[in-house]
Amino acid sequence: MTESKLRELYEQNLRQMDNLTEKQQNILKAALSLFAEQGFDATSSSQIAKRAGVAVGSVYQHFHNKRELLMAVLTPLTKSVFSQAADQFIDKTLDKDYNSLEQFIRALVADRMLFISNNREEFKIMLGQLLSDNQLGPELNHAFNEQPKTTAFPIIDRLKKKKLIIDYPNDVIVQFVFGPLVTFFGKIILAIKPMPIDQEINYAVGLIVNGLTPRSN
Amino acid sequence: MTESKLRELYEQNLRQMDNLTEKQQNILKAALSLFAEQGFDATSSSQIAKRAGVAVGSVYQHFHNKRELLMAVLTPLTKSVFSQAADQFIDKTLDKDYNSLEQFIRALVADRMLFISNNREEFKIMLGQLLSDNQLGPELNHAFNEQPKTTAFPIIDRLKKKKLIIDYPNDVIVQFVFGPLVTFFGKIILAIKPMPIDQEINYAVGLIVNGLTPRSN
Amino acid sequence: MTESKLRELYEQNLRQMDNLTEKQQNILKAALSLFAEQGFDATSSSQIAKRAGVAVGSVYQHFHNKRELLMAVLTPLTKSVFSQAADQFIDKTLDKDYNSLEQFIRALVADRMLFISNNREEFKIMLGQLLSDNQLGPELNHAFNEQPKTTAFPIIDRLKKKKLIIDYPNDVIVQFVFGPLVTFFGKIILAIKPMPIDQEINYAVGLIVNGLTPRSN
Amino acid sequence: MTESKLRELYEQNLRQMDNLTEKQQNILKAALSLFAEQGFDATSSSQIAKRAGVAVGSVYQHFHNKRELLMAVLTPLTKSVFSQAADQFIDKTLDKDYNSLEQFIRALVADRMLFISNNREEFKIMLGQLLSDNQLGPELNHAFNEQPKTTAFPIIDRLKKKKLIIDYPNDVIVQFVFGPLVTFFGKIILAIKPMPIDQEINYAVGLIVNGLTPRSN
DNA sequence: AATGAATGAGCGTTCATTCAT
DNA sequence: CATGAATGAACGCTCATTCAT
Repeated sequence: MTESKLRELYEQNLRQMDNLTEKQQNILKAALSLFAEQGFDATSSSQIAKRAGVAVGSVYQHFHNKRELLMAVLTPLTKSVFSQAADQFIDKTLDKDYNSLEQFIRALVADRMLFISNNREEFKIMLGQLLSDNQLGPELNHAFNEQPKTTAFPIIDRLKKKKLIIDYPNDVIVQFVFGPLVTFFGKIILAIKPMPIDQEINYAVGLIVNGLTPRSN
Repeated sequence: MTESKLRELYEQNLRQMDNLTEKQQNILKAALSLFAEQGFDATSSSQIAKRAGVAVGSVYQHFHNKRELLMAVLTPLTKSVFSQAADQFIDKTLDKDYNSLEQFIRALVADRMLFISNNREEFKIMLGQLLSDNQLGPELNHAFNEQPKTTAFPIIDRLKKKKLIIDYPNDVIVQFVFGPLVTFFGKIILAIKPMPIDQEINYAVGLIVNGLTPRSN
Repeated sequence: MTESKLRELYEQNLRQMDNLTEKQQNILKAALSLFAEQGFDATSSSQIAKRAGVAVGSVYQHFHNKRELLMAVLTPLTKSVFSQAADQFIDKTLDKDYNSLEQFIRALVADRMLFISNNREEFKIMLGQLLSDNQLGPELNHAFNEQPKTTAFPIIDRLKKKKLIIDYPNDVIVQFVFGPLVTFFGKIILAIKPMPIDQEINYAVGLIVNGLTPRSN
Repeated sequence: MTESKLRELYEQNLRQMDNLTEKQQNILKAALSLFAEQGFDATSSSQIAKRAGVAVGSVYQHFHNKRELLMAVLTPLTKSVFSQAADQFIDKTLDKDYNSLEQFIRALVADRMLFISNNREEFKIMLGQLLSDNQLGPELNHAFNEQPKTTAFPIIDRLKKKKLIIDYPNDVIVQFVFGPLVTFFGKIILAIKPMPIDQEINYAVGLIVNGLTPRSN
């Protein structure tokens, strides 16, 4: 699946979203929960139909095959990760003139950790696809590479000028900040009961900030 | 699948390993690569047979069903993760009387990052199963919880006594150290070209150590 | 398979019978003839599909596995043998006040011999299953033991009181009457051309009646 | 399979029987019991090998395929039924100058009922084959038709001359005598516990004799 | 003679997808 | 639009049979 295809799909899906009948919405919900519970491959069309309370044929009325249904399920997520979220984030953080590293990290970590927590099912599905779909990886790769350049990098650069952040390459810093987030998600996958999310955030922020703060000597 | 079952499987597989004919070895290799490329469910028996250069029936001669084959593929990994690795690690680190935090972190990060790098295919497969097999999670969970208590926790405690490490809960510290390792694995999954592994290690160690080192004031 | 399961199956099949599409009816017919010709195990799903003129998948649309199809095929028989037949028989014979042994035997033999003749294919299938399915035997055993007690035994008792029948145990008498019926079925299995059925009945009735009639001295 | 083929097989098997190693004998025994328990189709070569305590390949050393093994198992039976038994019977009964019907019937029924009881496993297997193998029926049919003509018919004719037996066609009489025998075998198949064999014989003989004895008036 | 790994056709069954109603 | 019976390719797996050792 090329990027253009994804965008096409996304946009056609977006258009559909508005027209979606109640039955279609139910199909989407049923698919989401089943894909998350059992994986995409292990979920059959008839299972989706049953949980949605419709006939099998109805599943194929709007979503012309199972893969298209998967994309429709994933679309709001990719949208959130790569555009909406970014935009929101720029509004929230770039506009404010962050003077302290902690303010910046806390805002970012809190935002993303809640995002992960709220969209855990979609993330699980997406990760599952990532592992088996060899074309999905490079595409997200691109997004992961490009997005921070326009959002996080400028902030980091400003913090660097003020000597408020350690002088490591920007991508290394971003990657480091992502560590606790990814670990948090890992706990969800492993069904490890996380601490209350506030605590998770506090500990993560404390350690990241300490890690990124330059030593005086 | 209970833990005892897993151990049974592992031991019977180990016994088989020795008796394995060349064709059976090929089947194991073929299964490993195909599971990693496409996922377990998406890989058919006939595909495995074809890549191994054998007949379908031969796949089932020693591995009585596909799941047993999966276990045979994953066995060396689980072994390494949960026993061998732990044992080695205790030898390597506990015996030496680590005086500096960096020595400890570097030893651990280098060891585990190489381990991840060397077993990336098996890890991808295991993660894939984790997402769809609801019984695998809790089992590994247990291992993840218990193992550090006997290996890493004593070292952390000693470092705490010497004020060489920040006074956070032990499990939070362990989780934080795992962050860059998990992120590193994430890059592999996303097919993001990592830096040379030495650099990955150096940056990770630098940031983790800085994050865990107490501030004087 | 417990009796309740059989009854469940029977009732759910009965419900299906009405809903059965023409293709499904063809599947039932094809299965019946193939099971009778070749036995249950030796008949493949694809063979059934081919003879029914449908796709393999259609065989499994209503009958969820081959065994359920077998039961659907046998159901009309078990129904007739163990309920309908019994009921009819009670109506036909118990109500009439049989005064002569011959009347009773002739009614019974004629009825059952026609029944065997009309359902020879189903009987062959059932016998085949009886030989390989160790759970079917005891179940029918029960039915064979219980049914006569409520239908034939009272009549025999009355005939005994009137000294119209030999004073042997009731079950021995029933078993003796069944002899020619079973032999008749044996001829069908061996593809031995039977005589015209009227003759078969006349001879059997003559010999059975003579066998059961008490000698004066 | 033509009759000549059966005879060929039988004779070649007979020759083999003498050369049979202990392992081969075990294979024969294992096959017999398994075929009787589960049916021919449901019994796999490896199952036979396991029960016989040999390797799969050994099963095919003497018996070149499963069907040949079946024949080897069935041969002693067909032999007994159609030649040995007949010969023995002629010796036992024809030579004696039966004056009473009961003597004749008792000898015959006792002999055959014990024969059935002793060879119940082989009979079950043979019946199973009879139901699925459309070529076996006519062959046995022939044997069933021809054998009595040379053994039982002359005796019956002599009894008729002495007015000791009812004047029904010979084949009807034979068929009637077989009734209780077949019913007895039916009980074995249905796993219905029979009475002590002496009782079974006594009741059967009593009823058959009564059935075949002419009434004075 | 005995072994058991290897073979591949064939089995029962599933399921994404289509289409007449 | 919705339905669900029909389709047939594909799957996991079995097993009679072969053959190198």
